Amino acid sequence: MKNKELANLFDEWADILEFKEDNPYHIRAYRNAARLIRDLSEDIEILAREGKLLELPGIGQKLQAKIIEFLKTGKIEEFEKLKQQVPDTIFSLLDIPGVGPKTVKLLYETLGIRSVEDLKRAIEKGELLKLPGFGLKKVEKIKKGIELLEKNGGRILLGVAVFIADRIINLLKEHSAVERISVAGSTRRMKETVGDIDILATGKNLEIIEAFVNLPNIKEVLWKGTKKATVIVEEGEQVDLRVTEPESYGAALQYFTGSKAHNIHLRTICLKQGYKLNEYGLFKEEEKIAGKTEEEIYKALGMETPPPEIREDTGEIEAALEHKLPNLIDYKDIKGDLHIHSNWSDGVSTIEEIALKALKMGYKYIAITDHSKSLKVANGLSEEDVLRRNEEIDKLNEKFKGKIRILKGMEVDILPDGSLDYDNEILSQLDFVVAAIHSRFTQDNTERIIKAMENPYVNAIAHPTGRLIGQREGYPLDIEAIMKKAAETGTALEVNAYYNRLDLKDIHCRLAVKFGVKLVISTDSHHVDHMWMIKLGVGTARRGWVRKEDVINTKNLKDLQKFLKEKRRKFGTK
DNA sequence: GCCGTTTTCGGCCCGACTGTTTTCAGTCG
Repeated sequence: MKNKELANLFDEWADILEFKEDNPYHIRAYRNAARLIRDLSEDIEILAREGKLLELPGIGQKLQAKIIEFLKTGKIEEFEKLKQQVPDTIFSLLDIPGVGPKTVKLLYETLGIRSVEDLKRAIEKGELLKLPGFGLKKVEKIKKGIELLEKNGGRILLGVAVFIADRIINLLKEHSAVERISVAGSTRRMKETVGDIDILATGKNLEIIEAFVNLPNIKEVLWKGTKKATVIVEEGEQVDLRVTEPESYGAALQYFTGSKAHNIHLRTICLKQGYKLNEYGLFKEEEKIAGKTEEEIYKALGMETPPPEIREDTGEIEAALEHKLPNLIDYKDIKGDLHIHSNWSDGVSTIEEIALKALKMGYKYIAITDHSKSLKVANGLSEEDVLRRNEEIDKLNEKFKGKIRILKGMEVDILPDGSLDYDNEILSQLDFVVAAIHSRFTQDNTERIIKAMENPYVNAIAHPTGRLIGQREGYPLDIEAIMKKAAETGTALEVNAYYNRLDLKDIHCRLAVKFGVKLVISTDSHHVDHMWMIKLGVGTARRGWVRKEDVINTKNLKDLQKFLKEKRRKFGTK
């Protein structure tokens, strides 16, 4: 799948055009194409082969030709030439918050700055201050921007952002000055990484801001005004709080939730209908039509309200206009977590502690899925261990009877040849088997996973692509072949909700729905304190337009067991 | 470079904030 590579190329193309001060609408066309291709759930190569490129919104004759050239030759001649006109390290400067293309151009042409390192040296020498439009504050801002960039590459993992946002909101919610408060931005959309954390509130402005900057866990206050404050929390991440008038709260929430692409598209709809939309409300002429809630605004436009997680301009606006939005899986629909490690393998918590936590979360069942014997580093269980552990589960099930059901599960390694780490005799004594790859991350693992899915006892594939966000690309995989096999064999694919995995990711979830594949959303918890992450998995699934009926752990226990047995029956085993 | 219920040419979302200016440019979301 070359989607990502091509998307990056078009983004770089846009960067270069921006630097050259080319026509801004050309630049936008490349940016749009990059975003479109990056968010595509289908393989661009397949779309090209089927002649469907022109059907993509924003792809015309010229971009089509460029895409085809890239897919054929691995490069685009015009782009190669363009690249030579600009020093290639220069675009790393654009990643610095507060530095845009105009600044990059100025820095390069006056001081010959080509990289972040160059810029740091120039700041040290005080050279920036001599430039037109540069003062002490601006230089200081750029300096801070560089620090921020070097700390985290500019992106925060969703799990970290949600954790921080929840902590802040839960504290502020209790404050008497706060009327309403919500997370906004890409955190609300549950994007797998976010730039900074945005929180929106309404109530008594000054009191809210004062309460915010004085919260515990705040390391530094960067900015404090009457409508907005920016802080750095102890984790080192930046959090923005905005306070708005109650009559504009919905409009502001809509506006600051984005995505940018969704908002741009939405405003063109507004224009067509004779409205104007901004963060204060929806207006006809000068008259305000809506703004208190998001629903009010979308309703006035004749639309359903798209859930935040799908506001990416990938079809949700059209669907909302036609009142055909899918009924997405809800955070409350999950009835159990089917991938949890206990202290029998490499987990920290006991099975009983896990069951108690699950009860507290309102679950009806859980599966304890310890590692299998080959995974020695994770204290994988021998066959005898499995049986002894199962006895403990039996006892606990007696104890928790009528409250929660503990399923005997295992996360079984898929060996290099695609066979499983236990024979079927052991597997048949388990209620839930999730198979996983933990070795050979560089080879193409399609065949290995397909072979595992052909085993009648394998109910699900854990973290199917093997990626770790920001650390490791997934192994090469023919994802569509995996989807087809999963649908055919009745094997679920996992949406692993652990915060640095989110695997399957959003666009793969959407593909799974298309292929009729069943999903299972699980946390891969190694401690009871990880189990909250289920909401990251549900958010990821929602981003992939997943409905309740697509996910097996929304079923009640009986129906889940029926589903699990169905595969064994299909293959003629007990 | 794309696109079409006003258009195959001439549009293309919108406003705030900051820092540096004294009327505005650049960046951001």
